[in-house]
Amino acid sequence: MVASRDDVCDIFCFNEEKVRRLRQKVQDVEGMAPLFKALGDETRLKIIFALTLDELCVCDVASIIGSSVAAASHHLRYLRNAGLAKYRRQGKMVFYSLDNNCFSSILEAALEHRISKP
Amino acid sequence: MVASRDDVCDIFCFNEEKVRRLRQKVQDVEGMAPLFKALGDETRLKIIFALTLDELCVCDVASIIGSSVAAASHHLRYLRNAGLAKYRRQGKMVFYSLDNNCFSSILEAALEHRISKP
DNA sequence: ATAATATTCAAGCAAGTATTTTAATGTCCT
DNA sequence: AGGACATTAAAATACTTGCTTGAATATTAT
Repeated sequence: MVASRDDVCDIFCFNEEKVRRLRQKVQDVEGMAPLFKALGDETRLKIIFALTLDELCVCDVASIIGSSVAAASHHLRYLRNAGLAKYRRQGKMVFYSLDNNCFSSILEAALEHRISKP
Repeated sequence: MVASRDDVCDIFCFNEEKVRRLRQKVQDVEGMAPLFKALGDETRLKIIFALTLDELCVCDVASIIGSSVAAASHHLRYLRNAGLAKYRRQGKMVFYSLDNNCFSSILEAALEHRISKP
């Protein structure tokens, strides 16, 4: 069971006004975690980044990230199930593309703040 | 062992030019996954979002996300170790704030594309 | 000192996840 | 039809992670 706000730090530990306001505000990001979780794996991050630039078949993806085809397929299905990617069949091959245009701007924002890293 | 590009799809499966170009380009996002992984958990996402708005003590955070204090501390240490948050001690309390200004713009970008969700 | 409070640490559990291997689809070509 | 090829599915393994519990640390007040 989770310790509730009434059991711990009863009196003056937290700033009541601040907490009340933020507890409300924080709901704005509810349900957004899966999107970031998709980006939170190095392999998948690369796949997504590549897909923001071009439509790709499974084999392309495997080749780009240097993984097995099965692993690439696995990740692509993950993205598909999460509603983040869509696919289109053309003959033997299946082409994937992103189903959510937010990735471009998110990655752009992240890349801009990257200057100070190394 | 990973199937290399020479073992699978030897000939015409993938688009060689495309793959070569993207394999290069994809390195731009190398090392960025931990940042998104931090955002990839609902609880931590809320904590980070709250911290973009205000400096908070551990107890505040626990109260905002409705978790135990230990869990909040756990997540805050995680962020600290990842170089994403910093802290300052004031008496008995420890105040956390973000050490990386990219979160505001990333979350802003994500929130903008949120209209089409439900 | 001692007590009280805020935070942290360490061990451990339960659930989730990335990857490999092997087998199964589905599609094109002859 | 049958073979070749691109992709997917399923099972197995190894690893990661979020959280809880209970003890430990650090600071303040008495």
